[in-house]
Amino acid sequence: MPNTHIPGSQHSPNALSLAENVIKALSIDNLVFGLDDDDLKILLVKQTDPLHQGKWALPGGWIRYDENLRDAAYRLLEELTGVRDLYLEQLKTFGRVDRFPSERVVTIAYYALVSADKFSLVAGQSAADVSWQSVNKLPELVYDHAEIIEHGLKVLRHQVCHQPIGFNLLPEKFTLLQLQALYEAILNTTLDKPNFRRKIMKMNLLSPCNEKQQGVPHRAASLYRFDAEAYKHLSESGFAFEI
Amino acid sequence: MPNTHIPGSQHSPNALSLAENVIKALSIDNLVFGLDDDDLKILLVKQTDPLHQGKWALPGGWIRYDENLRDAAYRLLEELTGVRDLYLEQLKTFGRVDRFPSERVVTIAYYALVSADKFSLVAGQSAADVSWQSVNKLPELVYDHAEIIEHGLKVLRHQVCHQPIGFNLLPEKFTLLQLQALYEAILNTTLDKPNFRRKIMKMNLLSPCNEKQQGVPHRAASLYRFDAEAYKHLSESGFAFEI
DNA sequence: TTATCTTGTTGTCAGATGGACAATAAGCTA
DNA sequence: TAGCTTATTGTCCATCTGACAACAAGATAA
Repeated sequence: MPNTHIPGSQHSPNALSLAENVIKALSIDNLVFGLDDDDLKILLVKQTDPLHQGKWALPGGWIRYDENLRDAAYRLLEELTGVRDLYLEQLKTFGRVDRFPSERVVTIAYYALVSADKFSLVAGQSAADVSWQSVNKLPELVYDHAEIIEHGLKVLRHQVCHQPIGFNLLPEKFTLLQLQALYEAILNTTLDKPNFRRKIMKMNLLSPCNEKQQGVPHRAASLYRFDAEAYKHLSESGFAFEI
Repeated sequence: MPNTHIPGSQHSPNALSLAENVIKALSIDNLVFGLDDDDLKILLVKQTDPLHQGKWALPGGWIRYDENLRDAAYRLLEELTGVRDLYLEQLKTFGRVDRFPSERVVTIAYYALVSADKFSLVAGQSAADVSWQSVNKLPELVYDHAEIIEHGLKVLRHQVCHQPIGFNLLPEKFTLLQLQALYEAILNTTLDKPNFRRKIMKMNLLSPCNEKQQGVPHRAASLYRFDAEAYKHLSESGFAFEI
């Protein structure tokens, strides 16, 4: 099992003074989002120590002294899930004086988006105490992790409307309805199919795969992929993504 | 003179081990924005030590062990400028391994908006080596401060279009043209006066002061103030601010 | 073979919005 | 009182948005 290094879970309260080669008082917590059908989920770790029996936590760990912040978040993700190449962005730094017991620990939260291709890999790869949980039905969480997730959801809901990042949650090739379902799941709303389709297509961000869905019991939809090059060009000439 | 506590400026390279009662390796840097007529400015501190002769830095300092992050940013701002009640938000945490010489220092950047009422107070209150600099003509900066400011500007330009925060840069009572000039200065663009006016007024976020500008050599414009209550109500019912 | 079901895709239309710009109003200065 | 500057209102048209109808394409079942 990879060393998940959750502050306060795998360590006793005075673990800080034992940890070697890390920046003391500074940790990483990762918000890993994935889409399970039409349900937005987040990756959580079950706590095993008696103090937090039954509670869950964000996966995280310590930042090494000679390691960039982003690299640390990335390393911790890979150690936990075995998955690389995720969309990863810094969320916010949380440092309330009493957020962590007995020691002052400031944590830098990152959020990651896992593509549908890798969704089932992520939790399977690692220990049984790591699992996807619906963001609409979160279990009890340790420390300020509920607050961090709440903020993360707020930012995700905003970002997804203003940056083309939602594609990172889909498989490489997807249908327009899958894309629509993604927005409906994240924003917790419903959208008009024809209008959504037009809006997306007008942006010229999708390139057709010239393929159709397979094995569906109805007319198969066309598959598209996100065209990162096109987005780069468009945004350089003042285009603003907007849902 | 207030103790500005710039990491690496007022301290020798091994200052970290001398500093008492702070979280080691963790600092705050503040991006303080203000509007000088139609020019967006940022508050910088001139470096005095021989190593950084002539360079400038963001005002910052150390976080105390028993102090919340936001409180630290606030305290440092007040110590430097004597001004309170600024709009203050966390920007991002910067921690590249080699961003700071000889010691690993991670810094949490905050950005503040200073109202036009207080603009001239801010730099005047403190030492001569603190001054407003146009964001379009920045001097040479120490460490990664140029990168931090660049990111801050990007975030400010985005936020100002999606949240009603621009008002924090104006005096309490302002004209519609002042508001327009603010957006033009920050976004570095020009806007159509009648259309801008309509767009703003339709939002119902401004309440009229029933007063007019004084001492202008032309027809005086009506004064308005931002109605925070109205915004609260509107945003609760799904309203999204958008310029 | 044909009806029927489900989803994909295109069309239509009224109302809202946004950008360009004309027109008028109000106050100061010469 | 004319002329200047800015404030404020009005108009027009292209585009966008949301609601919903209509048609197309497969798959399944009678």
